[in-house]
Amino acid sequence: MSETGKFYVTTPIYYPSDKLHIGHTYCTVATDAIARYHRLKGEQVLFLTGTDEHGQKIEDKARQAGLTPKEFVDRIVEGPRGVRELWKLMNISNDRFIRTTDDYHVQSIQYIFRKMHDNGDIYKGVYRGKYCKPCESFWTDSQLKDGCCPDCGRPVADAQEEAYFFRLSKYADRVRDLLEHTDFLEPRSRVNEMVKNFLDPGLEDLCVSRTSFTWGIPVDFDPGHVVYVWVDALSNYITALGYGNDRYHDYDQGWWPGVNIVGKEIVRFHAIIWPAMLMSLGEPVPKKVFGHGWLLLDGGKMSKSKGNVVDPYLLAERFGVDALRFFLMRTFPFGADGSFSNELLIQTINTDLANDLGNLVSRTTAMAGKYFGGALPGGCREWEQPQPWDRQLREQAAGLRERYRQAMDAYAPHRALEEVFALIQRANKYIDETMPWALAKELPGSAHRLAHVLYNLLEATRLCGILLTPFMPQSMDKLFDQIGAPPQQRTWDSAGAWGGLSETAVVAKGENLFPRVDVEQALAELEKAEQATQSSGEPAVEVEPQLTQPVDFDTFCRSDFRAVKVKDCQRVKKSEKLLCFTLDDGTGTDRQILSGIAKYYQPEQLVGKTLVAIVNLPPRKMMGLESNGMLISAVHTQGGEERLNLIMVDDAIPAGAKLC
RNA sequence: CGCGGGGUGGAGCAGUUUGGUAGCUCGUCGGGCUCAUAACCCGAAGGUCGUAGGUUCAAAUCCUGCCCCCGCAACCA
Repeated sequence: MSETGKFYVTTPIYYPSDKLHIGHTYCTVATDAIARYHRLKGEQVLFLTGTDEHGQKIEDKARQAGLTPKEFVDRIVEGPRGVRELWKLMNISNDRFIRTTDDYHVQSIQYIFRKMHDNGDIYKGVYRGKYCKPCESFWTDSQLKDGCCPDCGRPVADAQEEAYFFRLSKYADRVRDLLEHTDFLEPRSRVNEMVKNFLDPGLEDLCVSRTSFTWGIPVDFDPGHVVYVWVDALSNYITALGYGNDRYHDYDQGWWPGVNIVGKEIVRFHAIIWPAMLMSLGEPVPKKVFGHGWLLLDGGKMSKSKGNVVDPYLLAERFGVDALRFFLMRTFPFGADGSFSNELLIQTINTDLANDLGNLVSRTTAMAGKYFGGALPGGCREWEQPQPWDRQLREQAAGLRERYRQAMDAYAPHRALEEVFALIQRANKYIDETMPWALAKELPGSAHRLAHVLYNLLEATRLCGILLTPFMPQSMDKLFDQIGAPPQQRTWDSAGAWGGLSETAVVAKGENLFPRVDVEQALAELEKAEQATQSSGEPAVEVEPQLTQPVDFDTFCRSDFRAVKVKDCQRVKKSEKLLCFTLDDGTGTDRQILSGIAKYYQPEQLVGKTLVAIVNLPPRKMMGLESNGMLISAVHTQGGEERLNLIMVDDAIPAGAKLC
């Protein structure tokens, strides 16, 4: 328990540019289980989640959808099957939900930005990049499309503009110390990655303002500048407590520092920028940043563009919220990646929940009903001649809470659950050892022994039920009702010792807690449902919207397109995207062009083809090789997947022929 | 020589920090039981712990080389 008895825990705030998937659900369910665990222990808990709603991508997506950015995010956050509805469905017990578009958050960010500016950690500098004059936009090299402005397609020029920078470099040593010499960041394996990738090469100051788009929080003392989204987003953990605003008043009440649970892809922001910001503000760094792993699909990352996103609504509705929550926490080691599959989900439900736990409750309550009408006779808690199995069951049960606590405190919920299920299995075995049905044949003489056996089973079940509450709150309530444990016998304290269940408990066998799933049938249903969502979700073929900005004829004529013949084509070593072409362009000298299409073509199949290239682009080096021009291809999206086709023309066209 | 993670019976994983009987779930085979959701309990088969060396009385575990997979970064004129 924390020293103040207060425990503050957060999920990341999610980016509502698309609907959330099972990966987000995993993180939020894990944080919820942690929060519920601390509540169970009697701590005061504040659990925060929310959405990170600013940034260029949202602005772009909203424009595509013909909505304002706010309308766009409102729909994904508050709308049907949106973020808030998903957390409600998943029974997430967050105390607060922050949206970075909330007024108080905006107010706080402006305060934070100003404070870091006033103390000298944010300064005005020069940001160098590519500038598109007509669009008045700055772009980084990586944002450019074919070397031109991604918005209007016109050429860009080297340029610079004023921007604000955060003195990240100033805090490099303190951050390194924090990472290397404390358990601030866990699991430990993430520390190496941060230090070697970011600290060792040296931290540069961070550009923390943008003028290239407007969907963000304005810098109030310098209109036109918008606060960098990560400064905006990271701060949510304290603005939601009232830091820099009057909406809440928890920041100074001992709630900060808290624990930030995050996915491994954003560990770098939370482990480097975030503590540096807090140091600059003179505030304590988080108690801990925990970077959990990913759920992988087919051995790879889940992503919208691969079309392999798993819909949590679908699974929760088909199998039950608690079953899904349990599966996520039981199956995957929290700090590492895990492979998600429907088969695994069903198998876990059947094995752990139906066969082991559900069946234990079922057979125990059934026997209590059958032999004693649901009410065990008094004195059943004790038995004067305990058998070895009586003792083993009680010993294992008595030590369970401590083993569970250690695992939970180490952010290893999967290990905590493993401990609980070890006892459930022990209890099932205990039934075989004691053979209550045999005792029942010798009633009434065996009544005391039989009642004792059943009491032990009920008590073991109760202890497991308490420790499973953070993971499956609704189902455990039903379980307690069946075994006759009133609220005061569902507490953390009462799970610390054997014998908490009263002897007069009234047992009532109820519905099956966790029905078995028919594997074949369920898999078939899921496949059908997933196909349905996918086909209804997006049109089969999508193409980029056409540019409306006209291009003048002279500019167009200066682009020199030629027919070229492929003399040779090789994969570029160590690059997964690049192919290196040796081309006949009719000049008699070979032309080398690199193209990022290795995903779409095998080099061999292109040799001898006649393609189209623009030949008067300035040379450009990629992966150490020079590229002189660009091959023209047609691109579109099909079923959420990018497709690309090189423009191949009639082989009768001679090399070097000009296209006009 | 960009950075990191990983390769353990048919599948999925633990064990590697602190060397000494290789453990778990599923699957397969055999047995037991009948209280229970055809569930539960016991037993068996099945592993050169990626590979080649090294240290050691002893290596999945420590050291070195190599191979393969995954992620990040880079890279899509």
